[in-house]
Amino acid sequence: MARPNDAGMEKSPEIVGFEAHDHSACVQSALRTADEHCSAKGLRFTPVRRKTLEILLREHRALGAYDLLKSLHAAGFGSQPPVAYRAIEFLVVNGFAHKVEKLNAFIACSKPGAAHSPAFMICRACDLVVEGISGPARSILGKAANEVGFTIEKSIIEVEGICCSCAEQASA
Amino acid sequence: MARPNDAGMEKSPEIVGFEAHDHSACVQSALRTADEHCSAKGLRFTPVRRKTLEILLREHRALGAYDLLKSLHAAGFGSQPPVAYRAIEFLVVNGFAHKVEKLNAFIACSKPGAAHSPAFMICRACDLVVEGISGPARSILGKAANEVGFTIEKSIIEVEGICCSCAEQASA
DNA sequence: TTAGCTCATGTGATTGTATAACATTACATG
DNA sequence: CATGTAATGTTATACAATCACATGAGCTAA
Repeated sequence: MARPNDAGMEKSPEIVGFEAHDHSACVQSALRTADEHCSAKGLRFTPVRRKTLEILLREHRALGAYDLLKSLHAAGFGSQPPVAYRAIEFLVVNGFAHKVEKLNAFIACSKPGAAHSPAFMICRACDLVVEGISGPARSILGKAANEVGFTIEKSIIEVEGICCSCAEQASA
Repeated sequence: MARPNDAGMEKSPEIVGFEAHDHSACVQSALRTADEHCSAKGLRFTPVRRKTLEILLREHRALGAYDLLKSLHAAGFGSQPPVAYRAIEFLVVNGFAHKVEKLNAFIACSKPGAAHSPAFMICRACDLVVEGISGPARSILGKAANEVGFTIEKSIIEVEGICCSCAEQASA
């Protein structure tokens, strides 16, 4: 698997979205946001959950549950799958992370707090995943579904292709 | 898992789409269509592949690879995962079946032949999956992707919710 | 016909993903 | 402190997917 960002990097700039960007600060700010959000809603933002979100934010790419588990174990938590899956579930249910179905992997939400259903763009060359908005596409789908009596509760919209950086490299 | 249709049923009507429908005939016709399509394109529609499509058509729901494998083995084919996965790959690549990412499962294409990227509606109550069209939603996504320099090659559009039959039952 | 090629099928083994089931601990409340 | 609930931990297992390699079927060209 391509790994554009290696684990443990804290130096900027890193690749984020499809542009260069300094993000060691935004990891911290996202964690603070989550802290606030949880205490406001009476959710327990426990150490495993916090660490899990921190890993996802730092890596800034889609991570498999077992990658996550390895990092968690290295950080002193349990070593068995449920450790990772439970933390992931908490983050997904509460909107701090999403599952990318195509990759069976998880990624930190880029707009936490705001209730939304995401749309992902997945670059097949560098495996980078960028979260966009699904609103317009979703309303079209909703209309079509309505016509056959189907009520949409959740949408999964993921597109696979090639990002601009990889396209440039290929043509260079 | 809800199993609206049990394996081996040949009597009509069965539940298909979200309406009642007689479909023992349409299994046969779909198989004939596949036969023709394959001989026209020089593809080898071998016994495993044909049986796999037949099972998917008969069941008319999304089947996991191991469910499929079990049926194939019962029908006299091999017992190891690659038996199922290879047949599935043939069907997916050639447009006779699709993968439903949300379910890690496979379903017969309802419009074989026509090149298309599907959109699925998945009922969370009865697990029925219905294939719709993704064209309009896709063009919107394509436009949005273009703006960030992303080129879409494949789209995955799946919505989860509740179908009309299940909604009626719930309110009854 | 046969030698050689390609593709399809078969197998065992392995890796990755996800959940079930159950024991234990931490924590807020009465 | 007792009690109920939520969180964490463990083992075990089910399900999903792929690797590597042997065999066989069918085609093509000498």
